[in-house]
Amino acid sequence: MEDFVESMLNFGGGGGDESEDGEQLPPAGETTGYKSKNLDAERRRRSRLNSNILALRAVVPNITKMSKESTLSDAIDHIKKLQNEVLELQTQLADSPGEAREKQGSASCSESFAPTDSIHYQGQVELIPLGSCKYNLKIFWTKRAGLFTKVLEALYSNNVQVLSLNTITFYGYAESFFSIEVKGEQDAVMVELRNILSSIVEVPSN
Amino acid sequence: MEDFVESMLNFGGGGGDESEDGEQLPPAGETTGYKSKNLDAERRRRSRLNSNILALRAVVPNITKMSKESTLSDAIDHIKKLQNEVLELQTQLADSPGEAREKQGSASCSESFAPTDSIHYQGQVELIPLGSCKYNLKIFWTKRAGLFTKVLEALYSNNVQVLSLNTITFYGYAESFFSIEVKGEQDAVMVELRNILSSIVEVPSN
DNA sequence: TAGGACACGTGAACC
DNA sequence: TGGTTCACGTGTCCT
Repeated sequence: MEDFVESMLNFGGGGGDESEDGEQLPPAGETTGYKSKNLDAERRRRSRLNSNILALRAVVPNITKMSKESTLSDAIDHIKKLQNEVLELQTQLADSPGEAREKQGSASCSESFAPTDSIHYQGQVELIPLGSCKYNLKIFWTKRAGLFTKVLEALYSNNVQVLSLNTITFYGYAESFFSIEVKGEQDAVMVELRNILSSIVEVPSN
Repeated sequence: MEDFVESMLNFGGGGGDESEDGEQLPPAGETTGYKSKNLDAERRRRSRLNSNILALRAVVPNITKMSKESTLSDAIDHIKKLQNEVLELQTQLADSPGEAREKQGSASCSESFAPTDSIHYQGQVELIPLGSCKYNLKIFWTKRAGLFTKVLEALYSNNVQVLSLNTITFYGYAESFFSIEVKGEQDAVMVELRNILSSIVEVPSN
């Protein structure tokens, strides 16, 4: 839209750009000051930098605003999203219950501190951190009326977003695989959540 | 090495910064030129932009040079690499129909909508009364973030008990089979519920 | 009228 | 010694 101006940065002369518009600098006076050492170099630098921002804007799918700042922000978000996606796909691809932790392709876990907790496995509830705010939650239970509702209510009351859910039921048993996302701080919440889910799912006192 | 300067981005004086040096602008002359309308705004803009570049540099793993231009270039390359990687992993995950599908059982699908804008199926809702207070509810949708949560919230707000639930997800689609139970009068509630679910599940405007 | 976004030219610092 | 990168203040265009 507006960047038609940017392409006109060699204003005035056609191809040969500068160096013809009176290069003689007045030595003594400072009134008509034509001075610069690196004027043209700086122009080219700016041009290159803008080209890069333009290219960055081209490679990021969802651009919110046509401004440099938001372009950079969107690019950052997009990179984070892609990194998480790669991580998720990798764990998904190599998810044999024996060993799945040592997979490390190329995505650097730049700032995903802490998610390398441990695999919590306590009976029927398994909670596997995937990095960022995502977890895989696996629950095995014996089917009882209203139990699934309780599980979901526990998730909601802890601000858990259910991204996807697969459940298989057979006879009186059910196993559910949640892919969940938790906003906000997670460490304490997830431990609490795991305990709640365990207490719900465990066979009561009958 | 050189970025010691960049850490000084809290510009100027301590809290109150400038604005005390004669704000009145000389209308005609230009001799004693301390003038600027948006000096501070421009400072903040530059600061924000630099912060974004810094953040971008933090999120990209392999930085070749500590310069704005190369930071942007590296970010672009990294995004392209990540996108290819995601694409490769996705096809890799989908291309193994014999092996990885079977042993996996039911791992969740990453809800990465958008990478391959395929045909969007219209979501559909099917509600089959089973007698007494029980129904079979079948929902087919194209996966979107937070959508499953909305479906469940709609069920709860209508006093629907979820007896069992089976879901299969494939690529960007999901189909869920609910076995539900509704206390109280059902005629009006179920029609209403079906409409709500349809509006949730249907592909929005685009 | 105020305000945001941008390109510009320039001095300075670093190889 | 140029070459290169950067921050700065300003004028201008566009809301």
